[in-house]
Parts: sequence; structure tokens; C-alpha cells
Amino acid sequence: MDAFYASVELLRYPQLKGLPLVIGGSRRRPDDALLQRHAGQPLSAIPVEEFPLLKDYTGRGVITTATYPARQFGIGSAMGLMKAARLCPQAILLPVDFAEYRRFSRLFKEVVLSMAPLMEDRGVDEVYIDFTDVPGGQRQGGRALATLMQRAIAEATGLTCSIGVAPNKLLAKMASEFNKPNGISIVQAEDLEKLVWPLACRKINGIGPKSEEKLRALGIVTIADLAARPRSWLVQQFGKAYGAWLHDAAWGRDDRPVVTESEPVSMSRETTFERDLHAQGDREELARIFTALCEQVAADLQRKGYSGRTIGIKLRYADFRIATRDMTLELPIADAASIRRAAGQCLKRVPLTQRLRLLGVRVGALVKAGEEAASPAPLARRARAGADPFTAPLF
DNA sequence: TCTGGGGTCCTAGGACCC
DNA sequence: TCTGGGGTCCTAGGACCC
Repeated sequence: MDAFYASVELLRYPQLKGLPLVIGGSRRRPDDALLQRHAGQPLSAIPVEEFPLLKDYTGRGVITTATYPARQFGIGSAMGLMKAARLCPQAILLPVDFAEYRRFSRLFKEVVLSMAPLMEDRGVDEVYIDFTDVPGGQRQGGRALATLMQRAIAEATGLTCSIGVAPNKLLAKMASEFNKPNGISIVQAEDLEKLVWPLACRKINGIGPKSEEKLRALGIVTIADLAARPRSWLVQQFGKAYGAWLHDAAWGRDDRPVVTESEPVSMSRETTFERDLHAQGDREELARIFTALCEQVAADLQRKGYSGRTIGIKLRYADFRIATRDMTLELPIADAASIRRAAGQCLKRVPLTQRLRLLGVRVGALVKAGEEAASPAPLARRARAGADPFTAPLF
């Protein structure tokens, strides 16, 4: 979906179309006052001049989405709000409204599923679709179906999307970036050299800033550079798994299936404080936040019907270093008090002398509620370990 | 001048088991 | 006195993605 969060906001506030608009994380809602002032009026009637501006924002947070007019100023996702304010002070700033984005997420996925049932969910604004066997899916190399799908999504949601069509997920993802917004692009295996090799390695989904930098230091900038290196050399430099994957990716090879169902591995809640807090000086405030996070994770688990055996915490210090601690229990839990107890144990094992910026609580090793007995491994091991060596075989 | 929140997967060492 | 070869699980950190 194109500039998804911002585009959803523009459905509510069409008067902001064409203006630089950013959606940014903040616990306070900059448009609260606005909505109160205009209570009872249609949202689309609120004058543009009254919307909160980026330059008036003080506080922490990053941009989650910027509209195309805002991107003209050099603003982009994950940029700090204070830095963005310097680049484009007159941009309008709206807070994230996940409930609303999830609603539109469900809407567009329903449309996709109705046309092509093999869909992999890749988050709120992205999916992979295997339409190999969809009737008419091969017409015009896939363009016919992609066009129908764009129209159906626009009809149902008022939103645009960009679609990449290719023989595998790796190439389809790259293709989807070629023609944004509201574009379709088709990449065939024989287009690799012309369309993919000239691109920067960073365009490959799976090569991030660290790998890009390491590749650059080795004289590898484009995907063509990468493809030219022997597989064995890449394995030497990057390890067995990642090196081989880099080679395959550069040659457009990817045999991952479209996965339509999956179980969650972990659930977590974390929060960045408005100011850095100290374990001693701000003990009570930290304790309140800590307990609230445990309650939120517990509520998430219970709502979705899961419990978990591995309880963990995450700290981010003022200098941005991260520490994590976790512990695995014998039996899965999902209640706030038990999570709070285990997380408290974890907290005792981590240094707390420096100021903290963030605190998080995580529950992993999830099992579906009611299937707790399906994970007896550690218990079984313990039982065997204590068994009488004369009745239990040694080998 | 700073840098969110929610995830997945991988690595590597140590404990423990057979 | 010196000594194996698997395997799984747990823990901490890190890269990466949306």
C-alpha cells in the first residue's frame, strides 16, 4: 500500500491532499484540541490552517510515514521528528492511529483474498500473493490481474497500492518498488541483468545498513557487483548461510513459498519514556510502567488465546545501548501477575546504574491456550535426569 | 539533533543429555 | 591423567523488516 498511514489519514482529511504531511509516533495526540474545537462538524470541513505543524512539536518520536509532497523535502520513514521539523517546519503532523490503519488493512486483504486465496500476510500494509493458479492470472504476464486488483482495492478502500509481479518473492518485492505510487511492474527472469543488477545491494530485501556497509568496504555497491563475486568467496566473507543467500539473491534465485498461515512466536510491549528515567530516582514511576507493560502483554496474550514459557525484559539506556534478559519457566503463563514476577527476576540480573530510555516486556515460546501439555520437553528431561540408573537405560 | 513499536530469524557459548 | 561425538535447550545480542 502506498504511504499507507498517511493515505488513510487523507481519507479523513481530504483537505490535506497535496500538502506535506507526516505521521509520527507520540503518545499525546496533536490533533486532539482540533477535534474538540470542531466537534460535531465533518472532519473534512476543518480548515487547513488549524492543523498542528511539525515545527510546533516537542518531544521524542520518529516519522512512520511521510506523504510524497513531504518526501520532496528529504523527509523519510524512521527519521527523528525534531530533525524532520528542521527540514520541513510547515509540514502537518498527525499522530498514528493504529486502530484505523488495521481496519483498512483488513479491508484491502479481504479484497486480495477474494481474488487470489494464496496470500501471505507481511504486516499491516503488505502481502505476497501466489496467483500461479488463479484463472486469468497469466494474462498479459500478470498485468491483467494486477490491474483488476488495484481497481478493486481502490473501490473498497479509496487507497492506492503498487504491485510487483515476478517468478518469486525476492524479485516481486523489488519489482513493487519500481513504479510507486499506484504502479505495476513485471520482472521476468530474463530481465535480471537489465532491471535488477544496476540497483544498489541495499534494495535487496534482507540487506540492511550493516551488510550494505560491509559490502561497500569490499568494493561491492551494485547487485551486479555482488553477482560477480564467487559464491565460495561470499561464504568466506559472510558465513555459510548468509554468504550463500547473498549469492542466490544477486542471481534472482528464491524458492521460498508463499506462506498463508503461521503461529506467533512472541508477543511484547515496550515504551520509550518522555524523559530518561533512573532506577533509583524514578523508582515508583518505573515500577508503574513496568507493571502496566506486563498487564498489556497479558491482555494481548489472553485476547489472542496464547500463553508462553519464556519471559523477558528489554532495556534501552540513555546512550542507546540495549540489554535483554529472559528466563524460561516450566509451564506457560499468560496472567499479568506471573509475568510481572518473572520479569522482575529478569530485571534483577541487569545493570541499573545508568538512566533508562526504554523498557519492554516480552513473552516467547508461545503455545495456544489449552495446548500447554504439548510442550513437555524440559519436564521430560528433568524426569529422566532424576530417574534411577538401574531402571532407566543409560544409553 | 536525534533515533518508535512490534515482530522474525540467526549466531554462539554453555549446560546437559545419551 | 586425559579424554568423543553427537543432539537439544537456554540465554544474550544483533541484523533486519514493516
